Amino acid sequence: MDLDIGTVAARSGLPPATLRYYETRGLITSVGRRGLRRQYDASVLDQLALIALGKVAGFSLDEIGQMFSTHGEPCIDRDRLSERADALEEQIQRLGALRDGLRHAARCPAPSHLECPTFRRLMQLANRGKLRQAGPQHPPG
Amino acid sequence: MDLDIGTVAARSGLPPATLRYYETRGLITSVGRRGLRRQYDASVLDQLALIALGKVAGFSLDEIGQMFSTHGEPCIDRDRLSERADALEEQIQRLGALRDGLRHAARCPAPSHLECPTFRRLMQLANRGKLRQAGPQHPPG
DNA sequence: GTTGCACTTAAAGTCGACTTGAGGTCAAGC
DNA sequence: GCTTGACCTCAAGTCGACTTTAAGTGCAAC
Repeated sequence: MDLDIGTVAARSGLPPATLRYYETRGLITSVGRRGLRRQYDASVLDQLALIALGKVAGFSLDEIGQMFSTHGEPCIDRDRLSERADALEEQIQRLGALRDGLRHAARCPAPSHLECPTFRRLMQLANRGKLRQAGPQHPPG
Repeated sequence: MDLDIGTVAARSGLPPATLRYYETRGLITSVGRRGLRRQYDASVLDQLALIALGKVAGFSLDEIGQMFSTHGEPCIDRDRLSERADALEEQIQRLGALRDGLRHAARCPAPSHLECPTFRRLMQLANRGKLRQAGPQHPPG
């Protein structure tokens, strides 16, 4: 019961071009062709779901690729997940500080934000890199 | 008491090329030249600090540019800051859920993550887009 | 038997924020 | 007065994850 690429595309929500792209990157594997068309095992849907999760968790496609063992089942390093969770934790802290700073600036009575000490402190943090890597991602598309 | 571009670069930590780039994007303005070299008013350092802050807060350079009034002083829309703070808040929530999911998966006893219900739930959330835009940014350089 | 559509390939284009490279200019130090 | 080094301009290159384009193929329906 293999799935045509069109079916996989429909069920996963990803365009066929993306599936082919993932295949060239080694993230998924097709089990054969029917005519020209790639056929996939149904398990590819799980893999794609996993890829999607990896992406929102901040892994690059290369990193995600490494999480699939040399073939078939995922072999996700638990330490790696922990690391990523820790990184997320730090990021959450930074974002929290940033959010508080922005909230303050938004209701601060100083005529210019530059005259508000809290805002200036925030500016300095940003400049010293203390807040780096904290920015929300502008959605790629 | 204007500053040479080299001085601004040294004090801001940004390479001259970036300062020129910001100038072409309309984010900063030079007050003249000495020989070939751009000279900047000392206030440019404040502006750069503000730009850095804007960036970590997730604004694009274009958005940041719009925050400087047609000339000179910044005119930052307080509503806009609030909006961004709210967006950050949401993002923090998503990241928190993600972090918890990863932590769980990291110590979950299921032989494969695919067999862990919590992990699968997380995968589904990711696929439905509930977690989208949550990823930490891979630092651009 | 031919039309149409979804697929196929390979290569090139996109986005944002820069960085890098080639070729040129200028002020200061020796 | 010549070298050096930091700047100048303009164009092109980089990164990641795709998307788009052009030209071609094959199954299914009419």
